[in-house]
Amino acid sequence: MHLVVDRHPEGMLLTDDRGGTEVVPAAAFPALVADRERRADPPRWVWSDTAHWYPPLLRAGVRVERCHDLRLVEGILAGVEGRPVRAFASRPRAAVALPERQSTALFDLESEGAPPAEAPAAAALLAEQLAALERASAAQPGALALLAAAESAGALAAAEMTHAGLPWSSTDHERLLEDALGARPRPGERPARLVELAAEVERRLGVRPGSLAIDSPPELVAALRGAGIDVASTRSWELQQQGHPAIAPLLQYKSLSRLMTANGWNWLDEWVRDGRFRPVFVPGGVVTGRWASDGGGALQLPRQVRSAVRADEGWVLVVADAAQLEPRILTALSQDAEMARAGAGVDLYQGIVDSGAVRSREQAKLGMLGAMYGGTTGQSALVLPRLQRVFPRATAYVEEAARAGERGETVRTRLGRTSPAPGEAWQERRLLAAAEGVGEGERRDARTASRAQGRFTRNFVVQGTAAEWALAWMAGVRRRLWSPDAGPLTVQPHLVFFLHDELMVHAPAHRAEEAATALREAAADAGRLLFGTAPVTFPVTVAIVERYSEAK
DNA sequence: AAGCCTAGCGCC
DNA sequence: AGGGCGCTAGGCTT
Repeated sequence: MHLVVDRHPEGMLLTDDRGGTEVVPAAAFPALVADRERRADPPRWVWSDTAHWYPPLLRAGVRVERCHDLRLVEGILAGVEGRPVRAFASRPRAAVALPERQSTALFDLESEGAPPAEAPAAAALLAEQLAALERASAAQPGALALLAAAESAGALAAAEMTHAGLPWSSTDHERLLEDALGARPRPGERPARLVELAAEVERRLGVRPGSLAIDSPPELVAALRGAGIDVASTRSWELQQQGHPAIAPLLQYKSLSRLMTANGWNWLDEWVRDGRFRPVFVPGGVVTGRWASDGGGALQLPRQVRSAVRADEGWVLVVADAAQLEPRILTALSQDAEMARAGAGVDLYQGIVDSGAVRSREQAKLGMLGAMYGGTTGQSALVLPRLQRVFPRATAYVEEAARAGERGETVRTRLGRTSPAPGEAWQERRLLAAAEGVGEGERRDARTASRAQGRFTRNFVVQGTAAEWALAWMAGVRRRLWSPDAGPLTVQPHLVFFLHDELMVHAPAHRAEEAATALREAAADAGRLLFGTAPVTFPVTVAIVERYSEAK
């Protein structure tokens, strides 16, 4: 049963599958949702944008089990059908426009004036989307509908994670900053440790004290070259090649400076309140279907600060990581029986070593990453031929995706998310290069662009399908932890963090095992959901810890 | 002053 | 000549 939610001059307009409508005052909406969620068969709430509608409900203490996010599904369908995203309603000042986020407050209709009733348009769009999901065939019947459901469930989880927040110890964070950098400096000044290191770099470069603009890459390069260090940039990996005594303190300076600017005191002031970091996740924010984040750098949380992620008193963090997710996804996509054998245990890379294809785990990892990213140099390129011999199906699968991209075609993930077609400039360059009398320069440019697109589509099928697996995993964990009558979200075990192939649950200590089981079982379910009975396993490692840094 | 770009580095 | 991101600082343009 779908229940379409939309704005109405007098509050919310609800439309059910039979076209029956009901108008409820905005203030009464949360109670209505709570009531429907407690019934035996709660509806699937249909709305324009989960990120807009759900947070106020959460703040009112109301959770929703299932939804259909029109904006996210529209994005998926537009990709599949190779068309632009449709406007949600063609009226001026439409209450909900796609794909842009609504910034207006849900329960603050008056300040907006009376918005037009949108339910007919929303209900119509739902009907269109359901029909399109039905029509579109992917790897299996219903695959795209599954993706729509998973994407929408992810949006619910994202809102819940922001609502709950990641437990964060400001005290521990401040302590680690002081240990690494010294006392917090006044605005505009550098902490003691950075001052010392910068002075040390100047000494070892033999430049006048206070004359080096160490934070300016161009000036730093000039200074390094002036000291006889032959570098073209100030990238860490390039500096590491050099033997000069100034390099060590410089690298340390860069690392600590990075810590301070990205996750230092200012970050703490801005992002941590009342013991919680509340990242804003953006489901579907990446073309491949991965999530992005908006503010706070949630998906780039450096290892350096993970000890500040700390469970509440009497609670624990249950941290789960899908082991070698992407190569396993490739195994399942390609139905490579030999690689499935290599992945039978918890360590797929070791399994590849045991298959005799390569000599070391490091080679196995580099080789697989190179195969999935399109690496053409170094170690990865060296071991690729051996991987191709032993795992012909897996390696051919990504090769095929790469060739399609080079031809300008689109590719699809397991559930049917479609890669964006290359732009007009790309097509034109390609046609130009094929014409007669074209210079070698143009041909080379076209080849370069063509290969770049191939690397993109090669990676898209794997990264995108891994993102789908992760969504299914997350949805399964959420459903297992779900219990509508056990009180607010944050008194029960609940998801607090997601990082592509990693999930974290904050749980009362006595319910840690329960959460660990949910994480393991949902991973197995996700594999079956995407790939049926294919003999591919998706093991997860689960750690029950007080601090994030203790996992792995 | 504000907006955009790049370099560089963090994460997967 | 290795895929996808976000963020900050510096430095340029408008």
